[in-house]
Amino acid sequence: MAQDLFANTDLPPEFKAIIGVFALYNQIECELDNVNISPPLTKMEKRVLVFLDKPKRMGVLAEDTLCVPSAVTPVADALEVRGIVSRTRDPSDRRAWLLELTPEGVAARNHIMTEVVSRFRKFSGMSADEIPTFANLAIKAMPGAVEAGLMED
Amino acid sequence: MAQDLFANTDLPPEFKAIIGVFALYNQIECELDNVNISPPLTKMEKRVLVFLDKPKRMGVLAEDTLCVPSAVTPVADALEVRGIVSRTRDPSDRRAWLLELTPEGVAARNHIMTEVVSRFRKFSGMSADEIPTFANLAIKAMPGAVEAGLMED
DNA sequence: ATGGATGTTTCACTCAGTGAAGTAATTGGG
DNA sequence: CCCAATTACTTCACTGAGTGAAACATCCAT
Repeated sequence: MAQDLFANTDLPPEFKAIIGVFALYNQIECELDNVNISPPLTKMEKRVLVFLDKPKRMGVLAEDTLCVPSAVTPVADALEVRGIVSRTRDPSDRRAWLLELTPEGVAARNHIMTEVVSRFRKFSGMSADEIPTFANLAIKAMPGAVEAGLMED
Repeated sequence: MAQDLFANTDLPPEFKAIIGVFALYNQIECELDNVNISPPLTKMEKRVLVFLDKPKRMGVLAEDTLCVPSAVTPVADALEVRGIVSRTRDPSDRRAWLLELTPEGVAARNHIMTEVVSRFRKFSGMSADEIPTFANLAIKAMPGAVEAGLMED
């Protein structure tokens, strides 16, 4: 398949890149599926956890995770009930909610991140030198809509 | 956001890579959303088209597109009704179906591929030199489950 | 010949995600 | 100061993408 596809030297590198991204994305998703805490978190919950490296508004998490705000609401609800996040009004704007990890949340996030990061090293097939190269190229593509999250400060 | 995240020098490059893949994947999906023929194809239909560079079994397309075989059946049905693919029994195994592009399908695929490939050059932020580098690193991660598709011959 | 495996199909189901409408709070211009 | 427009989130109905289980037809090795 893949290498069958890639044996065709007419294929543009862009196509190879696209297929590679598809495959990598799927692998990351699979690994995230395999890493969990008990009771299990949904895909969405884990994804929000990954991006919650510091207290953030729900709207920002929606941008980070590339979905609409209404998708974050039930995730925040669930994580709050689970005691993984605390949810407080943003003092600088009372329309907005800040989500922040509880100590339990910190532990959960650490577990997930540690696992996924170490598994990335394994499944990516990249050497220790190649990963930063790849990473730097990948984030060049960060779309403006996500970078707009920078405007929150 | 992203750069806010990445300003944290403690973050492993693997994390940057993962976030980059998420963002790239989302961009590719958005671009695929924006590229279509009339009447529009679904995401699944377009994805199958992308991988249908030559006649293939439906099971192989399921592997290529990283989903289960039952997901390919309605896609094949729709594409066949649309006259985009022809569906014939694989002569070497009468359990299996081969999907092959019709002339109309070839045109549709060319349109989509040309558009997405050229858009990749724009949204990726990578130079012409960087794309092959990135591509070669990305496909290093091709998981064994997909490579197993090589066994079809 | 036969049991186990394979390729696809059907169908019921789940979940991730959207869009539209609503409420509350904020902002900026007159 | 006032108010219209905007923003942040919530609710809820809905859809599409995807799964798993069971079934059927075909293949393959013993």
